[in-house]
Amino acid sequence: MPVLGKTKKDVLSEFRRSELLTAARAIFSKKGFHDATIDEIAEAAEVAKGTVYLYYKSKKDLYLEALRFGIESLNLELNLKAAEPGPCREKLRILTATKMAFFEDNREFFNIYYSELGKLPSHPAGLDLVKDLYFAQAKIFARLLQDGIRRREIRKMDVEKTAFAIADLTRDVTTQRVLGFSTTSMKNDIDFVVDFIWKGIGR
Amino acid sequence: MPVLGKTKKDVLSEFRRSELLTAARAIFSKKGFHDATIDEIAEAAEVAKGTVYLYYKSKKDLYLEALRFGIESLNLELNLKAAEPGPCREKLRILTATKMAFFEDNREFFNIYYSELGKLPSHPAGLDLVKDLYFAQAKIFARLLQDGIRRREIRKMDVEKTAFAIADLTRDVTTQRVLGFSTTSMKNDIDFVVDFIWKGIGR
Amino acid sequence: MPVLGKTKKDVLSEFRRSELLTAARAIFSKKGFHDATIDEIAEAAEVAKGTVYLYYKSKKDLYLEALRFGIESLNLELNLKAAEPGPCREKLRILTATKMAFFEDNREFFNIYYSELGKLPSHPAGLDLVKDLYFAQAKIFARLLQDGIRRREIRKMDVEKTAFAIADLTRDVTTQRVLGFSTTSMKNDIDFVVDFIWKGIGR
Amino acid sequence: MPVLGKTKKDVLSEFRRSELLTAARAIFSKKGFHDATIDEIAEAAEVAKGTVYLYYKSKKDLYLEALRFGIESLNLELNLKAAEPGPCREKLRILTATKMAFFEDNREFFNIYYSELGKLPSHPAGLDLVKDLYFAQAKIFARLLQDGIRRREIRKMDVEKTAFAIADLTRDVTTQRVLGFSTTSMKNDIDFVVDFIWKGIGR
DNA sequence: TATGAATGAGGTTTCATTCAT
DNA sequence: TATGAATGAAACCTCATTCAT
Repeated sequence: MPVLGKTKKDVLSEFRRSELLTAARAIFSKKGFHDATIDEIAEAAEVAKGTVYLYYKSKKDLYLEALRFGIESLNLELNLKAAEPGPCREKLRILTATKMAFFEDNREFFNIYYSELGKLPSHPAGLDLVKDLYFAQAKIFARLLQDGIRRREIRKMDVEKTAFAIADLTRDVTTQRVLGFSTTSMKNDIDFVVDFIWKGIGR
Repeated sequence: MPVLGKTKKDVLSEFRRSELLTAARAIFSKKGFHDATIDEIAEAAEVAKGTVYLYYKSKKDLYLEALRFGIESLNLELNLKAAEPGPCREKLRILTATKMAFFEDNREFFNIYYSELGKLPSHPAGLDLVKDLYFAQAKIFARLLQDGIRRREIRKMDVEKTAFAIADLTRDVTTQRVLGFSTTSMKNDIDFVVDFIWKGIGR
Repeated sequence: MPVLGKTKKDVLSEFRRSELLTAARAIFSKKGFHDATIDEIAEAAEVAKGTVYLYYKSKKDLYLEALRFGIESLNLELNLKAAEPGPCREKLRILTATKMAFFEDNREFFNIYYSELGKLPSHPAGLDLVKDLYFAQAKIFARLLQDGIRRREIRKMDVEKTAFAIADLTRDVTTQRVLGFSTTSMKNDIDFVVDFIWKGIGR
Repeated sequence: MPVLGKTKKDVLSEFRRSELLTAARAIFSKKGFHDATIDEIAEAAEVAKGTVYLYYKSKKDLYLEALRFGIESLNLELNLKAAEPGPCREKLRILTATKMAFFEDNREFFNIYYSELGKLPSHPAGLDLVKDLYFAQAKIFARLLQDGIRRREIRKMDVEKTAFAIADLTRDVTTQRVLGFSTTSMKNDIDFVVDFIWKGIGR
């Protein structure tokens, strides 16, 4: 009866996990880790409280899973785009656009993501997950820069530091959008960031 | 008895408030809002738990006060430096250096500060405080940019957006320092940021 | 289809019940009633959790059944030995040896058995089962004593009280064995108990 | 203001601990460790739930403390009696009477005490407390026996094993009393036990 | 003003039991 | 009959806040 390696059970299980992840992301993003309750998440996922624990072994586990899922989705998309050929400035623009579009589509996730990054410096061991994925993302930008330098499209610089800076700049613009501060179109915002990164502010 | 507008009582009261704020900042930044306990803070401030409530009406109140106190100190310093004359690039350098030095001296505060900024987009009403102070800081940079453009040291650009971008870039480098990722001197890091802001990455 | 009064179904059913009882005894005696979980027991019996409830209507039911099964086995053995002829002291020795051997072979059961007896005084209604079986065992010893008195091998005494005392003395020695306190052979321990019962401590 | 080394606070604190211990003993003895709830105990002690945790760091802690307190009281009494001079049989009688009277006065404690001893063989590490106090009690009897042997009032025998046996025999009679099985006077029961211990059952 | 004992609401987690397949 | 996913009640413990001293 199992076809294509997936039984009906597998499908249901996957469905539940996905429902839970979605619910968790929504609640966590609205309330933060501590103020979110398992009860709420269960209700949002339309299951009983105990069911949550059939799929995730603790509240923290669920949280980290939601986080990981989001970051990995993002990094995956970025990696795909980064692999395509093209001039450096264009690829930078594409990556930035991808990241911003991702947050536009997953606005709730944006909250969790950057909130967690903000806590990174003070985090107890065990949350290396965030660190790892953050670094993974920086590496994507780092490779782009390396490439650009080799092709002499980009000036020589500290690739690592710059990569982090670029990765983070997305947050600023997105934050402004989320806060309703930036009223222009997204294209405008992207143009601004890429311009800023490329030319700096000097004359 | 009241001399110079300050009675002995006022002095003691101010002393207590300051002790509490210092203790609160230390504990909050080490553990985060939720995992910090009033007990710990009281102990660190060397008063009894009940005393805390004579000066701050709730845990959240104490937290926000500690946050405000820190941001205002920083903004005050930045405003002082920004008021001095000098070429634009030099002033940018000075402001960046000031901010980084401030976080170097108040590393604990760095954690609270950026963690709170990270949560900004999702915050419930009532935390406009953070928003306000964040904007106040951006304004400092914005004025600098405005000035530079008028004096034709800086190219034309969206002043507001750029101000936020610059304000945030400090975080990246500081984060890398705190995470032990950046091993170079602070001067080096400052040079990097200012260079990045000024010249961008293009050739 | 039913042959000899037992259908295939009956056989399977009996087999399941016995498997479950064995598993239950093992788990309950290792962890006690509360810390044992139906999940564990089901796993040990190699059936699914739901199956347990096809044979026993609740955890407590399963527990009591396991207990009853054990005590009845013991009492049955004791009754068999008690029925054989022989001098009183010799029979006392045999019964003691039988009981100790039984616990040596079912060390797990020893834990449940005496733990339950220990709780006897405070037990809520419904656990008369234990009481009944405990009394049944005392009666075996009581008959032995009665007999001994009639045959003038034993002095006159309160038969009932003595029966309980003798029944319980097995626990002491077994406990010492289980705790690794008694290092001598089992024969030695049996000799000790019988001697103690027979002669007392006086000169 | 502190007089005799005890402040008003100390007195209150001691009072609370004692109230809690009494309540705990009552509830634990009625329901056993697992089925007793902190809520009930708090209610019985007429304090709020949280208050319990000001004095005992966990449910288990409270339980063990109640247990320890009881056993130590008993052992203390036994030691006092054991120290007095007198013929061996008489002292044995006194010790037995003391123990039975103690349980008659603290019937609730009897339940906890023997229930815990019953679980001894299977207990996880950490409950050495019970073991230790149990051994301490056996030692009291062991000394008595040793003494009796030296004074030739008692026949030679394995002192250790006998001590445990004697210590446990109290349980049997008390259990019968508690179960309403023994209807005679306590003096009668004591006579029985001492007689049994001294003379055994043989002629 | 200062204290710290007392309070009790609230949340995570476990697990016996049910029930649709 | 057998399964095991789903349920939801129940309990421990924490800790912000209050209040009598």
